[in-house]
Amino acid sequence: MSQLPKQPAEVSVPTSADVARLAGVSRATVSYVLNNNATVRISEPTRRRVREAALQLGYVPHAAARSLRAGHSRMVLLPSGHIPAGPLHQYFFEELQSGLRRLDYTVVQYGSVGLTADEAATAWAELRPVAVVVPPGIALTPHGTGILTRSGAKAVITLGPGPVAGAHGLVMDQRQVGASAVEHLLARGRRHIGVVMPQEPCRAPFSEPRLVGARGVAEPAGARVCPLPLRYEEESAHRLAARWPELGLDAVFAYNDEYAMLLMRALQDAGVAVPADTAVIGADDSLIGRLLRPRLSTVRMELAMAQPLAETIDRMVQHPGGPPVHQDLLRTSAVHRESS
Amino acid sequence: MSQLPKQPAEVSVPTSADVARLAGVSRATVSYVLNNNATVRISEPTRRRVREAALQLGYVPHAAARSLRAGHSRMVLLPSGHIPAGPLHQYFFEELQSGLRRLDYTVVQYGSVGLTADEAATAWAELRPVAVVVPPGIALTPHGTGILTRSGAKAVITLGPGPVAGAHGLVMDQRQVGASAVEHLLARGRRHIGVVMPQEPCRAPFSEPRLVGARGVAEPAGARVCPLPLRYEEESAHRLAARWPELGLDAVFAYNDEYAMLLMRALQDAGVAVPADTAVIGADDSLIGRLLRPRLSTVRMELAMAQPLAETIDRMVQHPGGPPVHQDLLRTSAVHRESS
DNA sequence: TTGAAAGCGCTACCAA
DNA sequence: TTGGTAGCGCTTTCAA
Repeated sequence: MSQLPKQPAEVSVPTSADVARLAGVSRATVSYVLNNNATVRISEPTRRRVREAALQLGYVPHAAARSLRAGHSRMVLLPSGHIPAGPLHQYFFEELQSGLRRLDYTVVQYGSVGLTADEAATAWAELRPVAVVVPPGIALTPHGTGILTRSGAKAVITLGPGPVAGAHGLVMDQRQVGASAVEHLLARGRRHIGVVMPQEPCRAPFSEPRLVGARGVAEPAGARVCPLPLRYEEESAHRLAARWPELGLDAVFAYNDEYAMLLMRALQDAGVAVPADTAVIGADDSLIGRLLRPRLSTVRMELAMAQPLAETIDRMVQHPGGPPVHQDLLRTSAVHRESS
Repeated sequence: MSQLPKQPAEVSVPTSADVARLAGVSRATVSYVLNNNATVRISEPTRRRVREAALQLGYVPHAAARSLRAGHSRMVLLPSGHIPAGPLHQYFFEELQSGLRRLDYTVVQYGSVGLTADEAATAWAELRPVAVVVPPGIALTPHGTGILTRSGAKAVITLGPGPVAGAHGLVMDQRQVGASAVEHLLARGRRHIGVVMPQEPCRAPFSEPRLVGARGVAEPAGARVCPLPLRYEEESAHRLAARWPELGLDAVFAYNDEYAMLLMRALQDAGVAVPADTAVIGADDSLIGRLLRPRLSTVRMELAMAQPLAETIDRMVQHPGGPPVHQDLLRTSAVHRESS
């Protein structure tokens, strides 16, 4: 059977065996040198030959082979969903990533939109991460937690809004945001409080608990809470503003500063005076709120971490036996400006 | 030597061998069944036994072992940096991810801040991705491209702003944004044009080429371009606005709508009339621009993809030999509202 | 100081 | 229709 030569253009990726061959040593020696293994002494000339051979071939170790052999990886998986809400999250995740990298973990984000909770958990588990940090907006079930744990994850951490059985909960309880907003409005003498509910589905994991928090404060005080569906579009805002007189509200918590800007513009266009007729409060303490006229009252959010989360995760990975940690990272406070 | 039993709590992760044992078949059969291998016929009762065993043990295949054996992965690596600029990018990456997943690729984002271009390329190469898509703001050098290609990546794609030797370039040429903005301002009779340069470092990959584009249009027309450093803070904007009279500008391209909002507020507070004294144009065509008064003129951006990028990548992966693709995905157009 | 070899989990070839 | 088995790239123990 005459066989044509296999594709000659097919470049073969150099392995540690190629490095060993070029340096004239064994694969073991290559591994010792490139990993700076301290338990074994390799002569300086050999070290240099190995390093030069690796450089010359453009050798890059194969992470999968390494972790297969080691029996574990140092990968921390960060499922990612839709737009993470606000600069707070952006900052939080950058801190987390750089902290973990300093501790020599490999941080990988895995886009998980369009998967059910258990499909996603299985997909994550296939990568055999040593830890999984699930942000708000990504579903994690107790069953999914089980899948991950059984596949070797030493720490499964949910960032909220609520706890999940089997997982550590470093939650960001969004109910606080609604509670702080409504407390502020009550303190300013308002009693008929609208709560904007964004209709974009990716907002639901935040907006629902915020509404719950708002109710939890308003009802004991005898105030009324009215959910107000709103899409992030001018037309939706104008329709809501047109209904304003019949709603009989004297205040509104607008989900965040951007929705607040949208609604406030529509209210002003409809002749509703802010804050005289209706007080408005947003959330996020973003710059745009300070640029509005009247300046926007808002709920400021901060993350309290006794110690950087990266180190907490590292500890969980090293001592997997411990009891589930449950802690609320979020601290909220209302900031009074001119719109309330 | 009396040896205490190894940690009994140490749960062992089930492998295909465990599934085989429980189902009373060989590992080969397990592989055939779970991968729905069509080249081999397995009886229905056997299939069921295997599946039940897998379910009962909570078996999840080990992706690293699989791709090690296969000699290649289906991982597409998406390096991620700081905040991707604007909703356009958000949308773009979500489309890309879901498109790739439909084609059965695993999309993984790898946070690459704080690494040099070549360190990053090496870190990516260790994961042996089949393709790498480098967004704007992440550095990719020809050398880095070589590292990736030699470690088996079938397609290395940069999204701009400029081409990189060895990589495919599906660029988003930011110069167009500046050019469209300035063309618009010139058409409205302005000749002394400020260009806001955000001082946040993560903006530089966008702002620099935008300035270049602005210059490229202004200079042939005999107009003056003046770069205006600005931090995204009220105080920085007020200082810039205070210098406004001495700058002698009759128009400003404000980088994007958010910086435009910041600057426009500061100008108005300083008594500069918009657009009478100074025209302002932003970019991104975001909702906040339409909510401002005067309504903000802006540069709208769209991504032209002859066919979804995911399919282009799939083709590159399947036919790696092809010549480098070079294409500008960005389409820009000025939108005139009231601020210019 | 260095080398030989086993084995991590998986798939695909060949034999039964 | 099913099983045995080699081997992907790497690290690490043991032996020389």
